[in-house]
Amino acid sequence: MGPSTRREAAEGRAGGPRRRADAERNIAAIVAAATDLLARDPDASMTDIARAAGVGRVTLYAHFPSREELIRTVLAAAIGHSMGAVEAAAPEEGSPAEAFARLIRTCWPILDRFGGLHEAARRALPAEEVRRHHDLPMGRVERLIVRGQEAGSFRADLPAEWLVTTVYALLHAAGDEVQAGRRTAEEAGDLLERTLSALLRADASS
Amino acid sequence: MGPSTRREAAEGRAGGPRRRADAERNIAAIVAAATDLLARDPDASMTDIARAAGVGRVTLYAHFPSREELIRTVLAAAIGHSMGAVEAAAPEEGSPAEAFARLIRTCWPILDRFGGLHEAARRALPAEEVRRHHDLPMGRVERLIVRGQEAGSFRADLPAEWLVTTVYALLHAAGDEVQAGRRTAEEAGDLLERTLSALLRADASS
DNA sequence: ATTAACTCGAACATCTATGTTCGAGTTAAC
DNA sequence: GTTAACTCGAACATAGATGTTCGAGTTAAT
Repeated sequence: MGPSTRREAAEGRAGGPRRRADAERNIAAIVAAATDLLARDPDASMTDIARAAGVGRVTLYAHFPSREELIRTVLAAAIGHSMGAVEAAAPEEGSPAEAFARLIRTCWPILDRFGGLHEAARRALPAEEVRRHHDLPMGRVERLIVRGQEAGSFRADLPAEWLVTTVYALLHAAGDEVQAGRRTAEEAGDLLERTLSALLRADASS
Repeated sequence: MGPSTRREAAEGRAGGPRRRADAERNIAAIVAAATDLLARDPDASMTDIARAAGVGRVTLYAHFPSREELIRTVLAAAIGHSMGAVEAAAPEEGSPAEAFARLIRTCWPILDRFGGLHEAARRALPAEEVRRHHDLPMGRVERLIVRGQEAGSFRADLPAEWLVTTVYALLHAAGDEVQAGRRTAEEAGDLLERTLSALLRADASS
């Protein structure tokens, strides 16, 4: 039989026998490649992903029983990564405006990539599950915005929820600019930071 | 043989014989249904489109030799529609801020739907062709923004090009909100107008 | 009323993607 | 060095989408 006759869904594995080192390496390569490809193209095929990971298609299926399961794993990893980056930017420290600028400057490519994966997840996973996961990084940003609104430094004439939506929309727009080769990552980050801070400023109210 | 043995690509038709009234009606229904479905889901299948148009799949293929040709036609129609709506909002009259508010208020759902189709077109048509078509409504908005920048009422510290990108990104975000049922079209339009006018205002500069 | 245009279900060919099986070959672990 | 875990190409099964053909029935135009 193959690897070990239909293993228990990759990442999960209860207490059982250890996994071999090469398997561990391959799984990591697959997740990395899938994250990269799916963020750029939500339609990337399993074949593409296997090739990009430098692994046979059969090996991919040995570790992830289905595309759905792969995407589930990739999404979870990306969320972990995103949340780590957000925490590292210490969104609770300093003035809201400063914290926000810091957050965008350090995290926008990561958050944008997460947005790309979100699209892939939306197509492969049940809506409710995606929503549940999506709320985590979304909620973190929202908290910061609410803090700014309460402190009077962010505009409060628009719902925080909508401001979060606009932040993500512009994040994504900036990511597209970079991907299309129209701007460097630095230029895009700069535009993004200036655009968003103007958007959130309290004196921008109508 | 079928309709008239592989007709000349639907809309095109040189001088030849007239088209029958029912055929004309079906073509219109197909284009309408395709516009609607593809704007919501760029992956909508030909089968879905035929069903939504209340027409047999074979009839669809009798009028449009391929998915690509259908999308080409739909895109052209949507652009015509968009441009008409934009012109009707008279973007050259009045102050840039007023003209812009008027434009968004009257056109945003149309422009957003055009954005959805753009995604479908991107997958089915050669990139260069999509770019060429996309530049039309894009350019119209850009001209208005440049006019505002030159008049000193829109911020000039960000490139007009980028501002156009942000406008479309927020348009799309607002459309998603409506489609997801989180807001009514009126609410979304209102948020959009206030968000965008704040974004463009000259005194919003860093 | 006649005719040509049109519609459309059924069936087919083709392609691509997912997921599985087999079997032989590697490679990590002890 | 033995063994169990792992890899992977080839081949298969299945499913969905595109596009085509046939043939019989409908409907608009004159």
